[in-house]
Amino acid sequence: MTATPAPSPGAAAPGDFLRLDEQICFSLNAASRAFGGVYRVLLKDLGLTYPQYLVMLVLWEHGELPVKKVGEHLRLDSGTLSPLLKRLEAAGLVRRERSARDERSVQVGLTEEGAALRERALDVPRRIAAATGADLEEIRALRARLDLLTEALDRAALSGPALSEAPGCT
Amino acid sequence: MTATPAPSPGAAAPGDFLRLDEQICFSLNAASRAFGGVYRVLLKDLGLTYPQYLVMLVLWEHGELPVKKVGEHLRLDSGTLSPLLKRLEAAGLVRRERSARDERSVQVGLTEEGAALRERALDVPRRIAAATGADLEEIRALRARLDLLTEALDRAALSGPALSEAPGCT
DNA sequence: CGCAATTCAGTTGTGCACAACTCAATTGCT
DNA sequence: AGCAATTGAGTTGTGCACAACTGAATTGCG
Repeated sequence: MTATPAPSPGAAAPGDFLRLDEQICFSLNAASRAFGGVYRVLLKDLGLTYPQYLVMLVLWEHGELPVKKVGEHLRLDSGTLSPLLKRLEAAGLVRRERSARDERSVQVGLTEEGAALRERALDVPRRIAAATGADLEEIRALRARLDLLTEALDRAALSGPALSEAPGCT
Repeated sequence: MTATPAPSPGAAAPGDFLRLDEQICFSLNAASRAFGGVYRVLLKDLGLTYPQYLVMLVLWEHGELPVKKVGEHLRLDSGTLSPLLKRLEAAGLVRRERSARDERSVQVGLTEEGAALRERALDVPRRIAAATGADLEEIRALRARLDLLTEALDRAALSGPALSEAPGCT
């Protein structure tokens, strides 16, 4: 008995909790990575990674934006965006320049090439939808649930020093 | 007019597709990262990251396993697991040794300390469930949907050279 | 005005995900 | 037995996520 693999078959309840735990978080993670795989294939032609594609979506929709705003749309901070944007700039898809009005801020905009890339991305969503095998209504419902979940988790993380403390916060 | 931010307000349909695209994949991604944030807080005490926690869950449940099997449970390959397991070994939580039966295979097992850590992880699931603010039934339903989605995406990725080609594959 | 607090982008360091590869052990086929 | 194909773990290189930090610009308050 070097490391007691099965602690005790009688202790069903706590064991079940640790299995149940895999429920959402793991399924979510797996689904997210499965999407990543499909996007990787589809976006290879465009020379984009999935996070880069998200940035391009934001820019196609909103035009020129400060880095801060891009981050708000995507829930990403400058630690992630700065190098990512630098790569997009190196690829010739985006342009970055310090705002004249506020020298702290950097405006991110599309180059001609970046704007043109939109045309080639137009049928990505349809192909993704096809890969999911789900109809639009189901997708909508799932998305609504996930957004609620994210909101709840963010709230818990903020008021959440209590999270790592006593569970008695009714 | 350096890069035409808003292509044309009249072109509603294609624009909507590119926005709709954000639907699941982005929500999924955001939810996954939101979970990550909550887990990060909860697991800090245990000295584990979330992926490390997943590995420990597998080992707590199944005892000693070859690296391959751990990867199958978690959908991770050796490129991810090898360094992760090395860190868990350095932390004194797991043990790795070449199988005598098959010298290619490496058995991963718990140390005393790793097995003992289970006790301290027992209330992580409850705290996570509390942070989601969802009841168990809702969680179950969501998980089922996500697993179906993952399955569909994996299938698409496999038969999916067609994915990046003509959409006429009925 | 003058200075402390805040804001914004960027850097550094750690860890994960994944593709592409190496290398040894094993299996299967003849 | 002999050898090609496969399998399993590991390494390398790229890119993302995030914490912690730096440094410059701006804001706000007395």
